[in-house]
Amino acid sequence: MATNIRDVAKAAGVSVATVSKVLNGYTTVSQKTKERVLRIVKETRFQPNAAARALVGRRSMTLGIYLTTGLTHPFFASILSGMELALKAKGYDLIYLSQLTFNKDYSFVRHCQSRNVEGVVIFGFQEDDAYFKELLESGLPSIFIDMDIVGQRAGYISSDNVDAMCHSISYLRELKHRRIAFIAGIVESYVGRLRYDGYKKGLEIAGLPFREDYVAHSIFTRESGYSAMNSLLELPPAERPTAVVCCSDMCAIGAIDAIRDAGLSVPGDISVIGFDDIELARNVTPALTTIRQDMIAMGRKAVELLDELIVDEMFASPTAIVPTELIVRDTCAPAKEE
Amino acid sequence: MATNIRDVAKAAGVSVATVSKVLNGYTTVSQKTKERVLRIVKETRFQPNAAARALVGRRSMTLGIYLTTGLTHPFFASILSGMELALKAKGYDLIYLSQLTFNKDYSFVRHCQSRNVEGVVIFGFQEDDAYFKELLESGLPSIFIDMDIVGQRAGYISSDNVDAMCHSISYLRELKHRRIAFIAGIVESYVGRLRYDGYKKGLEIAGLPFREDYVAHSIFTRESGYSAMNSLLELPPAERPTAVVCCSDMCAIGAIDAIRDAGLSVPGDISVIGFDDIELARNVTPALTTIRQDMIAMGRKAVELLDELIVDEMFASPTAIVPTELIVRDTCAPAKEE
DNA sequence: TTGAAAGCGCTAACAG
DNA sequence: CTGTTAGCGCTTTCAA
Repeated sequence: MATNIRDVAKAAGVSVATVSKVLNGYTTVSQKTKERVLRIVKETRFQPNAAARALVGRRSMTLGIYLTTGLTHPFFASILSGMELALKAKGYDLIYLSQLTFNKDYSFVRHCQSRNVEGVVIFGFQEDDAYFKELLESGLPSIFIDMDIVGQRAGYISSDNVDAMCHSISYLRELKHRRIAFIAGIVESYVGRLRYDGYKKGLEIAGLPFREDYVAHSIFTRESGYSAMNSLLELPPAERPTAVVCCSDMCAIGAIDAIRDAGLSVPGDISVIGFDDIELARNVTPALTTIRQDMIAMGRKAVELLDELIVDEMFASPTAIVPTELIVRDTCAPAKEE
Repeated sequence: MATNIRDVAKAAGVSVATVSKVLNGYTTVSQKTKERVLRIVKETRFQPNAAARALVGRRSMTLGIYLTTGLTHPFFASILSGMELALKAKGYDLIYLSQLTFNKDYSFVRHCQSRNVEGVVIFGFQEDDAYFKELLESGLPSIFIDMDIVGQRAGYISSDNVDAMCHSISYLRELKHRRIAFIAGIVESYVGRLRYDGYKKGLEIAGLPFREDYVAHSIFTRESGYSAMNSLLELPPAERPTAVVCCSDMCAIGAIDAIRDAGLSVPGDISVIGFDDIELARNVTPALTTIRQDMIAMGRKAVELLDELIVDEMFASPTAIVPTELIVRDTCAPAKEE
């Protein structure tokens, strides 16, 4: 491997400028020299030094990913898989911006500037507004996933949460359910709010009345789903919901625990629908009917939008809404006759 | 934010060399100038350009992670969490080396050279020897996780697989089990082989005979665990194992499916122990008794060893074996009287 | 169509 | 103890 562009130039009998031009696709090089240079490059397996390229002021071809949720979020791997595809297509490298590294004095925004990171994708709950304010003001191109933050150089991507909820409810409606409850997530969060909105809209479309006492609150977790379901089960039997849609799979699994502990069965007595389609959903018994979010598409799209933002100064505030899919498994059954 | 070291030098009324010395902790700077420079650095929130630093030939402070397993491996997040800790402590950044990006003509080794990556951690099954050969020859410091590859500038980390198996068996022995079967993983793989060895050693320590017909083979997956267990269940009832240790949690879950489908119960009729302690293990019913691998420790240790390898030219072929822990949940019960 | 040379921001000799 | 200066490897005017 040639150590640098000078070695290649020497071997090809041209100047470094010419080699550089060939490498960067300039058309002001004769076909003959171009071929000669390319041959040497191939032979010597020369690869330009990325630091030098970045230094000289052009592209660093580096994107960052920053998680506010911690690494254990079940979607991290899928998002990354999706990003991988677009990263490869566009020729970017990905640097992991660890939450641990940053604080008030040294934000990830500054780190990105120092490392010449060209753009970042942010995923998670909105937890530290100070960072985001700085980020938006910095002009560093950024794409948020599941947070509706926009700015001159920032946009976001999210699943179609409202449509997904409508879909769940219309499916239950087809199964003749009329008493459909909802276990909401943190309503202050972006997805929590949208899923709640979607529940109401879904009921409306299905021609079902909205009942305050059919909404229980959770924080997306299994335990909170369990308690939420228990509060729903306190309704008089005749009023009891025959189906429950949940803000998350973990929450749905907790709800199923509660239903069972109350001596009822899923889906015999109560049908349950989750949200997310995490790995656990297809591995529990009965396998969970749920909404699948296309995190691969979201990751890919995030990088694509980021690239546009970076390449095109005029491209502002992009957003994308990714469709979801209802995955029918074993936790829903037709409602018993009323 | 000062754009470069010259601005800082100007503001502090010193030369760029002095600023550089302060920034790099040289002691040949008077206390007074040092303080002045530091004050300006703080005020202007100056951060040295990483590309320039890398270019000038010293450290790039970048490590890479390369997975041969794909992103969906359940340990990826934990390994990364562990790495995060050490990354922060040592001041490295992490770049994700996507399998997709590389091929015969352009290996991740070359990419690392071009990006000035100082070292890599490799995780997964040994699948592409060509890469590893090139890697070893390149002299790029590398640490493998769960693959016993060593070289002048390469070492590895793994759980204490043998000890873990001994632990499982001794636990079952305490529960009075004498007919303990094993569902092996891919025996050609590093962990597959070691766990098999551990099973034999565990039996020996427990004073139990090794029986060929108590070993079934799988490929670590749920489906293969299911078939493996079925073959074990074909033994005549009096000979049937009362306990099964498995090469992985997924495999154990498959085995439990098979036991149930045969009309038997876990742990009533047959006790089951997994390996890994993936998230699913505590979420299935009954919750799985299993061996927990400390992937956080492995990730952290990987970066620490890598750092030593990078910093100390003489530090060769490091290895580390990380202890495991038996997590007792609900899939083991005392053996029925014989 | 090609090459010489300046310079990106930094570090490390070396001189003072 | 401090400053001058020569590069690191590359891209990009600009001149030939």
